[in-house]
Amino acid sequence: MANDTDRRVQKTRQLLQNALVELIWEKGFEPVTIQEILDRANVGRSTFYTHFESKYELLHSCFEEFRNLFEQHIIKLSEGKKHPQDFLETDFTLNLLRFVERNRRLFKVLFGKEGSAIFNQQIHDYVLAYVDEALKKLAPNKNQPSFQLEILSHSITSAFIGTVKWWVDQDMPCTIEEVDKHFKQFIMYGMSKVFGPTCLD
Amino acid sequence: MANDTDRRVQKTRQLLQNALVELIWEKGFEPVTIQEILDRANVGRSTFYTHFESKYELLHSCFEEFRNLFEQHIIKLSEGKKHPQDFLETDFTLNLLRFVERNRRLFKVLFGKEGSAIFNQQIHDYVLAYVDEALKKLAPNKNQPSFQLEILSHSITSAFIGTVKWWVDQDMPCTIEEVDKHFKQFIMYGMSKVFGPTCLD
DNA sequence: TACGTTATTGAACATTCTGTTCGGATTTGA
DNA sequence: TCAAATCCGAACAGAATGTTCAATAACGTA
Repeated sequence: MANDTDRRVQKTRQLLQNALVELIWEKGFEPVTIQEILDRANVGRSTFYTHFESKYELLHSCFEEFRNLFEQHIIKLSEGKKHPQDFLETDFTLNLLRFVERNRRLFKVLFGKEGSAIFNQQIHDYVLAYVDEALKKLAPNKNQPSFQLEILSHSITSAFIGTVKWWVDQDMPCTIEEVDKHFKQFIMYGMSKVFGPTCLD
Repeated sequence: MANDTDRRVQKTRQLLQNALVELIWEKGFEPVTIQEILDRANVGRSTFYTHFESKYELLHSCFEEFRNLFEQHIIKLSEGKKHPQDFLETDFTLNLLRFVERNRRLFKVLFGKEGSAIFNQQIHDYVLAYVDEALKKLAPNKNQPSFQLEILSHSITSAFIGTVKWWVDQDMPCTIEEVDKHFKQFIMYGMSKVFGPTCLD
């Protein structure tokens, strides 16, 4: 009863998460069976069900873990810059790319065709939230119809994730900086159409 | 033995496909059970397994059906225009949007978070193939690094699908023409960077 | 209409995975 | 060393999968 949650509990959860990640790497998410996770992690059946309701919940807990890692990563990289201002000025894309590069194995699995739709949804929501916020700061004027802005944010988000997927899937055929540069080139015009030419270089 | 495949066979396959689509609509793909499909379609267990190996194969057969429908749709809409020349000149995006509008129910299900990753992959590949071909026609010059072109095609493809997803998910908050117009605006600059300013209006 | 071919049916079965329960073993901190 | 929390794993019921096979139904043809 030392900590909020016992260290033992944390360790067990870790074992299960790691086992799941390994198994997803080997055969994709859906085919993975709870029994396999148990065997791999050396964790008892009933223990699993005290912590998680299903393998889906276990997967979600991995995302949590992952999101925390990413945010720590971001904090570490951008310490000093307290208030990142918009999508283009900050290193959001670069940082995400660096994070993906570090965890390339996992991303390759989760992004791939055997990967889970849940993961894609999570990543999409996460990036979209960021893009949305960045665009809102850039667009105080409300001349455009609201859906124009929505099309823009969804296009940018999807284009970015699509690019990252391609990059991971092709085993990173170019540098992070090149991906970043070409992607930003690509989205510039769309932004200038909405925000005026001031955001073009 | 009248036709290549018996009419009975076709009918049975149809029944199963329709049942699956209904069930996906009601609860998403993964939770659907083969027994449910059987009950819904009034088809015997062994009959199912003579036609399909699993529910995944049945799903794939639906895509086939779907692809054919779409291609007939395209042909019908663009008859007369024999050789569509590039992504912007043809009505590819408009036609796809019209097709999605007609089949909005199904698309909403298959695109959604309960939708199948397989479907997303299929659509992505299909659109990517089109975009790739269109871009190659536009880019006979090889000055750019090849990955620049790849980033462009993947960005355009993902952005388009992302936009369509948003549009379907929001129950089509604007017209097809508006989606088309704003999306094309968005991708213009990226294309001009690669192909020169000639493709800007 | 009757016949032979082909497709479908559904019951029965072995197998696998799921999710729950519970008594006993193990770890932890005090 | 003790008590509380945690974990273990066997045992179980239930559900879904995938196969087999003998009986039935549908179809085209003569």
